[in-house]
Amino acid sequence: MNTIEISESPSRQRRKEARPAELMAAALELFVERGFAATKLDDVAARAGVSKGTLYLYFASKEELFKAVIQKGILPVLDQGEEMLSQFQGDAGSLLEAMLLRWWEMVGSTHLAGITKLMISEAGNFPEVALFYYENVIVRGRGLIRSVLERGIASKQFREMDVETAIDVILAPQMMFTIWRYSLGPCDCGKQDPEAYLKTHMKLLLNGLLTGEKKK
Amino acid sequence: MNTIEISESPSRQRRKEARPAELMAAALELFVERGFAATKLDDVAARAGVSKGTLYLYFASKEELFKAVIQKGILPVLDQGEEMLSQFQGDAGSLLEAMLLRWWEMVGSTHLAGITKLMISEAGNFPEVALFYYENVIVRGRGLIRSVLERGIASKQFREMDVETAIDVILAPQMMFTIWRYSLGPCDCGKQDPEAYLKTHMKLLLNGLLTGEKKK
DNA sequence: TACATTACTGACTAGTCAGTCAGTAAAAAT
DNA sequence: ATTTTTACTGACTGACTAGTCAGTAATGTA
Repeated sequence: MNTIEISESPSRQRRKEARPAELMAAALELFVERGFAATKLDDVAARAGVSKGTLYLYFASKEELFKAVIQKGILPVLDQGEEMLSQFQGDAGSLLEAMLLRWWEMVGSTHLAGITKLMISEAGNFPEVALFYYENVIVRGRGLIRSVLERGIASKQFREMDVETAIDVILAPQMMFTIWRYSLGPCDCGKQDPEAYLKTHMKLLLNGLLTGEKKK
Repeated sequence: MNTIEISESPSRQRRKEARPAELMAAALELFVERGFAATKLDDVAARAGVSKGTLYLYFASKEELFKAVIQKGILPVLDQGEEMLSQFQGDAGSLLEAMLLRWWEMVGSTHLAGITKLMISEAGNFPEVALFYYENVIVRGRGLIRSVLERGIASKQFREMDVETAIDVILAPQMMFTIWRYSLGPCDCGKQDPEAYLKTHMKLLLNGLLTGEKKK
């Protein structure tokens, strides 16, 4: 007489597998918004729609949750970038533009963008995670751009240059634009369309990078 | 009871006036290192060589201390920049280079550099301070670069360009370089001389900015 | 029916830290 | 010599929160 069981409980089942991902998404938002120390696990759990106890079923501590957010969030992006590099048919300038646009689609325009700001803010408190991030995101990311620049220099499309510095000059505006959204962005609401901005940025960069005649 | 005190007690007197500055310096270091929430006022006081009670003689709360660190630290720099702009005799390219170098001397190479990272990290938790920073540092700072670019365009030294985007492209590598020192910098010790880096960066930028013949 | 398992809960504890305040000590004023 | 003022101290408190764990409730299994 107790229960007539409903044979399929698909939502329940799906939820169970989704829990850690939901918790990590909630944690990312709050960590980015408030910083690690100022984020309460009660709030993380509440935003994911569970209690704090549940959080501890999936993550051993606040710090483990932090690590998981960083690692699981960003690594797939690098994998995709490296695949793109090996597959792409076309000139180096187009490849550079395609990569930056792809990065915008996958990271810049999503919540993952917050990881950049989060890592910068918290690197001092988590040197071990910072090292992981440095080796698996920064080094690999710079490697991607380096390959593109070297391909362009070899094909004479790009002029000779100090490649390492050029990587910084290319990546810095991208990163600042990303960080901006999660810091002082709310102060200047009047910013234009991000994709238009990226194109203008690319044009300015390329006019400094391209060999001779102006592009476009 | 009317007393006009003309008394000199030099070492004691100097210390008294220096206290708030010492506390702000200690606070800046720790805020930058650990973030606002993770910084303990006992540690700030200890680093300044006083007790926590003394800190509360000069600052009404942790938040007021934070505001003072940001405001008192960075405003003089903007004043100097604006004076430099109005005084400088020379072409726009040299002015731009001189300003970025001056900025490096006064901010980039000092502890003040940490304010950039601090503000980015904590903007979400202090919207009021963020707005102050935006209006008094970001807007004024961008205004400086805008003036230089417009001067250069008017004199035909610089090509026509989207000025607002160009400002970003110029400032972003500077800011990232600054932020880097206080976040992931410790992970890659093998960085070269900062001034050499800034020169290379300038050269890459100018080759994208200058009208025709290459400079230098 | 009885027992086991899975997923989750939320009150509780132990430790931390911003902010307070009664008190000290030494110089300055009277 | 006595009182006032200045500069500072550090033990204390109240609020807050990471992490725990005994318990609930639903479903699965024997």
